[in-house]
Amino acid sequence: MDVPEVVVLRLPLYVRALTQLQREGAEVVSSHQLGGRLQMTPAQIRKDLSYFGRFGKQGRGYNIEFLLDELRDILGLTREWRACLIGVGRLGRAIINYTGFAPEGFSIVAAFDSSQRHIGTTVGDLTVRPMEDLSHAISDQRVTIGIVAVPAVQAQSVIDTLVENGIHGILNYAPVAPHVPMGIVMRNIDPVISLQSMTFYLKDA
Amino acid sequence: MDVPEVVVLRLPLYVRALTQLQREGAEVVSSHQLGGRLQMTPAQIRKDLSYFGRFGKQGRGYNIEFLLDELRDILGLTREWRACLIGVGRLGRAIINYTGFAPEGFSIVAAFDSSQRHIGTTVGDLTVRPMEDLSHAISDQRVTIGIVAVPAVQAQSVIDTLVENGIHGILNYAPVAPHVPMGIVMRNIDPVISLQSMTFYLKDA
DNA sequence: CAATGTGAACGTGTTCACAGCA
DNA sequence: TGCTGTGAACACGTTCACATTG
Repeated sequence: MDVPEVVVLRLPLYVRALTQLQREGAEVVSSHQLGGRLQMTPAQIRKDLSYFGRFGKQGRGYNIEFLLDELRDILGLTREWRACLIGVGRLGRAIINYTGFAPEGFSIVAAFDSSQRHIGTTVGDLTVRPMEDLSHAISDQRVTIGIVAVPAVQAQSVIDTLVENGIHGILNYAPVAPHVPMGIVMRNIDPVISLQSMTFYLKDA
Repeated sequence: MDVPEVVVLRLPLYVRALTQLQREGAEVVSSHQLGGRLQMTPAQIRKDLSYFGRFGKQGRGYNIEFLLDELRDILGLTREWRACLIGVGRLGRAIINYTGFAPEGFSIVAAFDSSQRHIGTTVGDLTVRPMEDLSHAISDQRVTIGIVAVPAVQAQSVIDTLVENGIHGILNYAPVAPHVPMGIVMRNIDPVISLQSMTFYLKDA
């Protein structure tokens, strides 16, 4: 069973929309209604879901609670995910203080920096540790995700270090397109790149 | 001449890689070399560029300075882009203080919030203004991009307001999939969604 | 001779349309 | 009757392969 990557990228959007519908008190939703919310075609939603199973009932639609449970299970969202953060400059501190991760089951359990200026300081409720501690922290605290918030020049070497220490998932905020071995899952958060592709469409409007 | 959107999304990556090559002193690059940097096939790079013109020389490759100028022009990066920010909570303040925008020609020239608690306070070098000022600020300060950093529940209505006031490009940090009319260019920055699609691949590794 | 530019071939993702079921 | 699930048709994006050119 091989699922297209684009489909996986859309599943979290379904989770979010279904969660909202649930909060609004809905119990059942059709692919047409869900498509309306997400500006997608009903066929695409049905096809996406069909890669994983048959979750709906003909004539009725999808039971929201059931579908949510299934999708959370498929995405691996039923467990807690522990991440470490590298780089506690302005950006890194903002990430630690971001309140959006915890409610979704993502927690930052360790923070690292290479600069003596930051090591030993407190950010949020974390004490910043030296890079040398990374290896032990990853195994001791069962960290599985690395969040990279260092300057562009350091990003590749930090990512190499994470990978050497067994990290398979990397959320990269540095403005670079890093090189990683196959099997490592990387997501880039890069507002400048987003803006630079936006201006193409704005430039003569 | 119709350019696929995926191609436009890749152009900023070319700009960034070429800029780095230039800093390293290179003057010419082949599609093969550039592909190595970006983990892309040479054919894709050549095809992408061919949508916009013939920038290379057979047997030599691409002149970096020339190609950079062309790409910057294509993307509309030769001018300054002025943005306004809505929402000066923790996230909004971090965005205003982010130093990555200015060097790329994006400046935040006005900040708004609906809460009396924030209005009149200073963030970076901006004084936070009430939402009522939005309309005038957009025309007076020639703002063309809106950056949304409000809580999820307010995001749709803020975006509606931006669109009503002539904004065509929106960088949305709120964790929602907003509904916008055709012709509005939206980019979502959403680390939670990124993590939630990552865990699919991590969950049994 | 090396590397571009590009139609043609291929593969992947989306949409259609309808059989099947509640 | 209403809506799902899904093969088949289609559209879109990527890769190939080679003619072309400095």
